[in-house]
Amino acid sequence: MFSLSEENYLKAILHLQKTSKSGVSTNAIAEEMQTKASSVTDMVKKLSEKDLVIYKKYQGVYLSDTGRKTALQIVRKHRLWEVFLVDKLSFSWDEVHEVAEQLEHIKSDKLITELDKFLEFPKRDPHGDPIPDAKGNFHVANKTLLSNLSKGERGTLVGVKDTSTEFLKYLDKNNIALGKTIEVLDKEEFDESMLIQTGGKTLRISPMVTVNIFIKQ
Amino acid sequence: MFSLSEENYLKAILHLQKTSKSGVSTNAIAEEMQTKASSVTDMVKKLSEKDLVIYKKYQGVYLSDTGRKTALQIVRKHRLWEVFLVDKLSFSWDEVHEVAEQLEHIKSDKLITELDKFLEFPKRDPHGDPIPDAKGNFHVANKTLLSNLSKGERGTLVGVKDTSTEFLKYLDKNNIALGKTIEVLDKEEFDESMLIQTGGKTLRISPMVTVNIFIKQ
DNA sequence: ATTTATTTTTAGACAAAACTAAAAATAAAA
DNA sequence: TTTTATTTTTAGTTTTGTCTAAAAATAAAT
Ligand SMILES: [Mn+2]
Ligand SMILES: [Mn+2]
Ligand SMILES: [Mn+2]
Ligand SMILES: [Mn+2]
Repeated sequence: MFSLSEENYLKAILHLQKTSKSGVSTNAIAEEMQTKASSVTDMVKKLSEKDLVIYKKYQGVYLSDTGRKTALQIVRKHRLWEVFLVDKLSFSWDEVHEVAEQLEHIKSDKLITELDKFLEFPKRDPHGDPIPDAKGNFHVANKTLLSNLSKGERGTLVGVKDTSTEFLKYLDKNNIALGKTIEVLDKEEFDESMLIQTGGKTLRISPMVTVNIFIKQ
Repeated sequence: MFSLSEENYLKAILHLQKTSKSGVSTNAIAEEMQTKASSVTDMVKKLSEKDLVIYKKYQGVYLSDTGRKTALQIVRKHRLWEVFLVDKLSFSWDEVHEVAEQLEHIKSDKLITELDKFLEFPKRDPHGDPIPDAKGNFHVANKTLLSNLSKGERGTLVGVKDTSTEFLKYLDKNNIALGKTIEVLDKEEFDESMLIQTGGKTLRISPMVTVNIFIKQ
C-alpha cells in the first residue's frame, strides 16, 4: 500500500499535529524525522498527491481523513508489537521502541488481528499509551503531569512523555514504574523539584523528571 | 547490516546452490527472484564487493562463508516466524510464507533469540523444514520422496517440497498432513500414480503429488 | 515601512535497485 | 570448425528518497 518512508512521515505528522493548532511545519517534520526540510517538502508533495495530507505551499500540512486513519493503524501496530515484546518476549520497556519501529511496517491484516487476539486485546502499550482499535478509535485517559501536582497530592503513574531509553532506565533504577502510586511529599518552590514517595522509597526528582510523568488522580 | 534486497539475493543463492554442483547461474537467480538477468549481474557484483559471494564473470556465483552464514540466519528467522504464526497466531501452513518473507528482515538479535526461546526452540518449521540454530547448524533428516516408495511400504510424512498455497490446500482437503502415516496400497506402473492410505482414508494421488511429499521410513 | 532573519521551496545531483536494448562471451548445432 | 543460439554482461534510463546550495516567501526586528 504505502512505502515505509510514507508511513513514517504520516506517523510523524500525526504526532506533531497533536501539539499544534495550525498546520504542521516543514521544519518540525524535518526535526522529528531527522532529515532535511527540502526532503520533507518533496515527500509532503507526494503525500498530497495521494490525498493523505492537505498541503498548501508555505501553509504547513494537515492530515486528511485517510491520512489520519493510515497513521493510526501504524501506531496501532507499533504499540501492539511493543506489548508483544514486553509481555511475551521479556523485553524491558526501554528496549522495545527500535524493534517496534521495524515491525510496525509489516503488511498483513490477519497478522495484526491475530496478534491483538493473542495479546488479549490490550488497551495500552508498555509506556501507557493507548492502542487504537482496528477502526482507529482509542480511549484518551484523563491524566495530568506530575509537575502539576501540589504537596500532599497523590496519584497513579499511567504514562511517560519521554520514552527514551535513558529516561526509562532512570525510572527503572529508581523503582518508578507504570501502575505505581506516587505521593508528593514536598515541592521546592525555587527549582520546582519534588520529594516523592513511591515503591516504598522516598526520593527527590528534578523538573526534567516531573514534566515527563503522567499521573491519574 | 545488509539491505532487504541483498538478503533476498543471498537466500535465493543458498536455495539454488543446493541443487547445482557448479556455480549458481545468473538466469537461475533471475528466475528465482522474479527479476531480470541484468539486475542480477549488478547485484552479484555488489555482493562480491562485500565478500558475500565469490564471482567471476560468466562463471556463475558461489556463496562465501560469511554469505552462507548470513543466508542461513535469514532462513532461521523465516522459519521461526512461520512457527510463531502457526503455533501462536493460528495461521494455517499455507498462509505463513508471505508474512514470513517480510518478518525475516527485521533486525534484532534479541528478538530472534527470545522468539526462539518463546517457541521452545523448535527444530522444524510448519512445512517440515529444519530451523538452523544461531550458529547456522541444522539437522538434515534422512527422508525420501513418496514417489520412491513401493507397494506395501509405509512411512511418516515429514515434509513437503512444493510449499505453494495451492498444493498445501490440496493436502489439507485430503487429510494429508505433517506427522501422519502414509501407506502405499498400490502403485500404477503406467502413470506412476499411487493408491495410499492416510488419516483413515484411502485415495489415489498423481505423481505431481507423490514427488512433492517427503517421507521418513 | 524597510531591512534583516528565518523558513520554505526549487533546482540539480546522487545512490540503490530496478528496467530495456545492445554487445560480448559461451554453449550448442550444423 | 564454422555458424547459430543462448547466456551473460554492459550501457544508458527510471524511480524513490535523500542531499546541498541557492532562490523565494514569510516572519521578526529596527
Ligand atoms: Mn515506541
Ligand atoms: Mn510505546
Ligand atoms: Mn516459507
Ligand atoms: Mn517453511
